[in-house]
Amino acid sequence: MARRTGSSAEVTGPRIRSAALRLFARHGYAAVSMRQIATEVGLQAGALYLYTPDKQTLLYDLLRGHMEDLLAAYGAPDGPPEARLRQFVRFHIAYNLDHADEVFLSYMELRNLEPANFAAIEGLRRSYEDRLSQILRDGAERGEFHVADVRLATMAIIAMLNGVNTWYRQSGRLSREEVLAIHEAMAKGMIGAR
Amino acid sequence: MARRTGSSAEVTGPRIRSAALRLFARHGYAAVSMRQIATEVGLQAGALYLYTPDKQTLLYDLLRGHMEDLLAAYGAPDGPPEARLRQFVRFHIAYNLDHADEVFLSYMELRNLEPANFAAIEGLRRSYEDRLSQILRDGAERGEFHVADVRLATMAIIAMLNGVNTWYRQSGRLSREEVLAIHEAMAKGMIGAR
DNA sequence: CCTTGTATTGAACGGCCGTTCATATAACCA
DNA sequence: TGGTTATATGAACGGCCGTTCAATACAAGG
Repeated sequence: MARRTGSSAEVTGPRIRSAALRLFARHGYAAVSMRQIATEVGLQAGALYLYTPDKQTLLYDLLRGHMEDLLAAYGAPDGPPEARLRQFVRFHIAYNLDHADEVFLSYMELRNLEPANFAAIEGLRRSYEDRLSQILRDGAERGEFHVADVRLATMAIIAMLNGVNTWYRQSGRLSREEVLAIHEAMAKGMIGAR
Repeated sequence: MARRTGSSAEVTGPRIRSAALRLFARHGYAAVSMRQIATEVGLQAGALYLYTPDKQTLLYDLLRGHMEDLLAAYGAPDGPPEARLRQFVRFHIAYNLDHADEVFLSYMELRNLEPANFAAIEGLRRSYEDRLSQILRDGAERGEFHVADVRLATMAIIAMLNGVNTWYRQSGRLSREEVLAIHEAMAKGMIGAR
């Protein structure tokens, strides 16, 4: 029995990626079998190979897609450094909270990529980080920020912002806006911006 | 062939945990087989079960051992909040860099623990985090720190400090002392301590 | 030298793994 | 209506998994 009404490649492909994303994020790439993914979508394992050449590529496509979406979603705002820093902090936290599985997977499963795939994802991530570095550099040049080392401050701010995803819950004590505002202030404090 | 000269339980047990730690940290718990661990130590897989009841307990013992070592290594310094914050920042970064595999594993593989084991490790971690929270609370009460939310600031500082392990290399551009000093300043800036 | 107990082997268990492929069906096109 | 093509099945492949256990080799003690 194949090709039941309502099924088609345009629907099945995204459903497979969506199921793989959720399962990989929840249990880890190595712990999830192709059969589990297929069951989630209502297929036999063999059918997955109509949509991906292998499991490794399925993971890689998820990570690459996430990084490209992230870069596309973050435009290139202009304005004074302080306003751009504010924008970056708010965008980063909000985007991460809205794409928790993708973000989690991108940090956890990098090591499961083949070297070539790893390098490609790292390049995309570096390109995103460089946007923050440029803001810090501009602010430092104007004397508005006090940055001992641009690369280190970039990594420190991003690490702080990423931390939100490990504990924030929508039903929690703090509203999203409170979280955004406090992190904005902490990020400014880190680089001595008043 | 068994019990070759020089082998004994006192040596084999730690060697198994050491190999498991390195392999789990490098490839992930689910991706490492008991046979791989045994090979690393020069044993057959069956012999591992003289030293651990199962693979899950092996992971749990590694994580629990790490958290207990961490709590033991961090004494309970006293003094004014600013000095204790300085101590915490420096201790945390230095300890993490010196125990990179343990720290990495403790963050990555929590989800592979059974609920009861997960809860135990979370409790130990929370107990460590509370030490920083107490410093922030004391500083805020004295009016030396400006902390919008103690729990959030605790998580933010720890997230920032944890970030160091993802990029620091001994042969890198910055010395360990530079990294410590800059993070000390950033942590103070985050909570408005001058 | 012989016994005892510890440390280890090596084979076996049932089960799941990623992937391939011949086959079958449903939707579309002429 | 009939042929073509896209979509999916289900069985099979060799291989590795965590774990158990009877047999065995060795070190130590009497």
